[in-house]
Amino acid sequence: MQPTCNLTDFQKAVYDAVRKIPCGKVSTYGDIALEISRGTARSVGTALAKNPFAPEVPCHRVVRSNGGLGGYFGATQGESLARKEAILRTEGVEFSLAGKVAMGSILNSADEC
DNA sequence: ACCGTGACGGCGA
DNA sequence: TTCGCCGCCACGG
Repeated sequence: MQPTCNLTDFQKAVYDAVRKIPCGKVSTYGDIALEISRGTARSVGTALAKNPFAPEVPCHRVVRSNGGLGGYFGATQGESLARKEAILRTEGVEFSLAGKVAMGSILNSADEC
């Protein structure tokens, strides 16, 4: 019978992991993959790209391992990315350069939003 | 069942 | 430091 919506266990695992990300902190695609022990950054990115729970899952708290913003709403660049950066700043995440998240903000800021 | 694509990551030049 | 290439896993057609 219909086990989950139209999502696979992998997808749910990714969304669940992202949803666990505390406010004021960010995680990386590779870290999510390791967290769920399923797939790699590629698969995680593909999964989030289809994220049906945009506002439910803080996908904007997920950035690249090199500190890049990554993507937002299926876009790797554009206004969406600027929005992502703005949201992260609002969350309390520190930015080093334009489009670059401070490494200290990656699961280590311990801010309470 | 097979191939191509994709919000990535790490290494080499 | 910046640019480019290959490898990785999961999903849709």
